[in-house]
Amino acid sequence: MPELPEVEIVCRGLADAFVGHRLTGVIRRFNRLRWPIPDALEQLILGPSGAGGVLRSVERRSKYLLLGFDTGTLLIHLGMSGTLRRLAGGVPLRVHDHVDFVFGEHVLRYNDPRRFGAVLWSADTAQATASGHALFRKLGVEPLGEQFTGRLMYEATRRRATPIKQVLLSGAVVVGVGNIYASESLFRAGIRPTVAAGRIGASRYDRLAGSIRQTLLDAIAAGGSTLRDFVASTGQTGYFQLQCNVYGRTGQPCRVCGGPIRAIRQQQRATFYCPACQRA
DNA sequence: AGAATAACCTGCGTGC
DNA sequence: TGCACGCAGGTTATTC
Repeated sequence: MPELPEVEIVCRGLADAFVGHRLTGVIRRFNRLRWPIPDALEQLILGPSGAGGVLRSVERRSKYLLLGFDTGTLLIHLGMSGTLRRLAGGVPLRVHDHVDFVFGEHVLRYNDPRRFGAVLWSADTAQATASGHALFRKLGVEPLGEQFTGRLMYEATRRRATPIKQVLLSGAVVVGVGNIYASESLFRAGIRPTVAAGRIGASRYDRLAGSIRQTLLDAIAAGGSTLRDFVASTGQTGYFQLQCNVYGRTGQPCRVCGGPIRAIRQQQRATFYCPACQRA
C-alpha cells in the first residue's frame, strides 16, 4: 500500500494529467470498498444541470486524495493495495478494477484487491474538506508542513507510555508515516521503536522530526518506494529505487555499523531496527 | 481519556 | 500438486 510519498506521487500525477479536464462518466463495478461508494456519484460530480464535472484541483491530506470539482470533492484512499492508473479508453479490465472515472478519451481506473480503500464524496470544496470533513477531524499535522516540529511531538507525548513507533503510526500527532517509513525514520534518528514516547526529550524529537521529513522527502524524490504493486497514475509500474536501511532487512548487516538488523512485532505490525545504532 | 485488540479483504510465499 | 498458515504498505470500531 502506498504511504505518504506514494500518495503524493499519485497526487502530482493526477494533477498533471487531469486538472482542467471534464469528467464524462463514472463506471462502478464493485460498490463495497471500506465503505459503500455513494449512490449517484456521477450526478453529484456533474451537478443538477449535468454541466459540471471539470476537475479543478488535486490535493492530498494525509493519505487521502482530494479531487476538487465545482460541486464538491471526491475523496479517494488507496488503503493497503489500491492503485490509480491513467489509461487510454478500451484497455481490458483486470480483476479488482472497481471504478472507472472517465475523462473523455482517458480513464482513471481504481483497482484495489483488498478493498481497504475508499471512494467518497463531500459536498464541500477541496479546501474546506481538508480541514472540516469528519475523516480528517482527528488527524495530526502534515509531516511536510510548517506546523510539524519536534516541539509539537514533544508536547503531544508527555506522560505517554506508548512506544514511539505506535505513536507515529497512529496519525494522531503527525500523519502519513506508515509502517515502512516509521521504521526508517526511527533508524535515521537513532531512536529505538519500543521506547515510550513520553521518555523522549525535546532535542531527540527535533532530530526525529527532521528524520521523518527527510525520509519522506527522499522517498518522494525517488518517485515512491519499491512496493510491489504500487503503480503511478500514469500506469507506469513503479519500482523505484529507494533503498531501505532497516525495513525488510532482518538479519542483514546495518549499513552504518554492520551489525544485524532485528525484526520485532508491535501491535501486530513488523518493526525493524538496528540494536546497535538505536540504543534508546 | 489512553491503550490494546479485532476486524475489514485478497494474494502470495512457505512449509508440510 | 494441494492445502494450511502467516504475512502484507491502513484505518476503523470495539473493548477494557
